[in-house]
Amino acid sequence: MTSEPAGATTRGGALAPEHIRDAALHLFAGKGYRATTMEDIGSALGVRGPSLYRLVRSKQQLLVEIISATMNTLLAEQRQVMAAGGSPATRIRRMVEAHVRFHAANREQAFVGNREIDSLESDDRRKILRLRSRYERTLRTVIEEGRTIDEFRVENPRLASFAILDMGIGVATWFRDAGPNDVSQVAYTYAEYAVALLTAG
Amino acid sequence: MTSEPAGATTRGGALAPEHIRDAALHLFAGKGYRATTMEDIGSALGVRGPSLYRLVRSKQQLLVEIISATMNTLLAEQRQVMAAGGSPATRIRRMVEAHVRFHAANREQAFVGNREIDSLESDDRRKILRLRSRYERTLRTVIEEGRTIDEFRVENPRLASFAILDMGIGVATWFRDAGPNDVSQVAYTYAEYAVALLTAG
DNA sequence: CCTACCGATCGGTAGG
DNA sequence: CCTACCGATCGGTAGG
Repeated sequence: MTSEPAGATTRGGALAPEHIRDAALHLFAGKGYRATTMEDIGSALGVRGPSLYRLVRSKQQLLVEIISATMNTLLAEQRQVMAAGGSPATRIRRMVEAHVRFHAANREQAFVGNREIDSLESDDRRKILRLRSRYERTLRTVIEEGRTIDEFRVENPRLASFAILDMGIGVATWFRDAGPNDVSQVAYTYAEYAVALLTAG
Repeated sequence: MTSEPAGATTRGGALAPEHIRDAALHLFAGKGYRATTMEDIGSALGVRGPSLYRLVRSKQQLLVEIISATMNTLLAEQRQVMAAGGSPATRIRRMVEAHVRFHAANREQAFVGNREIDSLESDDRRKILRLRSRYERTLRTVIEEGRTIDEFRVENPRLASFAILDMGIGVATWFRDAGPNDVSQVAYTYAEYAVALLTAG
C-alpha cells in the first residue's frame, strides 16, 4: 500500500500505518469509533495524538480502511469458493465455513464493520453497502442454483441467504477463543445448519 | 411508569417522557447515541435541548430506558410462550416467531438495543447482558428438552440457540415494511428454519 | 420552557 | 514526534 519496503516499520520504530490501524481497530471495537480519540490511539502506540497525522490523513480514514479491508477479505474468500466449483451444497458449505471462520477469527474487524457502518461518511457508507449487497447476492445465487437442480427445497432464497449470513455475523459477538468450541467446530456446525435449513421440506 | 394520568401528556402539550423516548429512539437509531445531541432530541419535539431536563434525568437515562424496555418486552413474550406449554418444537416455533416479529416490527428498538450496548455505563450494561443471557438460556433449555425426548437431533444446543437468535436479530437490520415479505411471512419462515436446523441429522 | 453559560472534550493544524 | 492552540461541539446547570 505504501512505497516503503514491505514489512519494514518506519525507521527504527513502532509507528507504521498498519500498526496504527491495528491499534485503532482494537479501540474502535472496545469503545466505539466516536468514543475513541486520536490521543487514545497514539497512546496505545506510545506517541501523542497529533503525531499520528504524519502517517494518517484522519480518524475517518482509519475507519474507512478498516471496514474496506474487512469486506474485501470476505469477498475474496467468497470468490475463491466460487472459482473452486462443486455442487451448490458444496459451495454453500465452503462459503459458510469461510464466513464463520472469518467472524470468529477476526471478531474485532467483523464487529466494527457491522456496528460502525453509520459512522462512515455517506459516500464511503454507500460503497461498503454495495459490497455487502454483492456478497449477499452471490450467496443467494448459489441457493437459487441448488433449487433449480432440486438439491435444495427452500422457498425463499432471499430470506434464506439473510438468515445464513446473519447467524454467521452473530458469531463475532459471542465467540471467545477460550470458549467451549473452537473456530473449526463452529464453522463446521454452522455449515451444517445452513444446509439443513436449505434442504428441509 | 409516572404518577400522571395514563395517556395524558403534560398539560396541553407534546412533551411527555414517552414522547421524548420515542424521539430519542429514532435519532439514536439513525445516527447513533453518541452523535445524537439533546438539542437534536428537543428539536424533534419543538423545544430546545435544556427544556428536556425537566422530564428527563440525562441522555444516558434515555438510553437505559429504551434498551431495558426492549429486553423486558422480549422476555415477557418468551415467558408467555413458556407458560402456554406445548412440545419443544411447538415452543421453539412460537418463540422464534415472537422473536422475529419483534425484530421486524420494532426495528429501531432492536437495532439500538444491539448496537448501543457499549454506550451504556458498566452497571447498566451488566444488567442488560444478564437479561440477554437469561433470554438465550431459556431458548437453549427448550432445545435441550427436545433433544431429551428425541424430537431434535442437534448436537450442540448452545450453538443452535446462538444461531437461531442471531438470525432473528439480523431481521432488524434488513427488514422493510415496503419489502417483498411481510412480518408474518418472515416470522413463519424463520420458525421453519429453526426447526429444520434442530431436527436435521 | 428559554437564554446564557460553564467546563470539558476533541479533531486537526502550526510550527517547530 | 512534540507542545501549543484554534474552532467547534456538547451535556448539563443557573436562574429566571
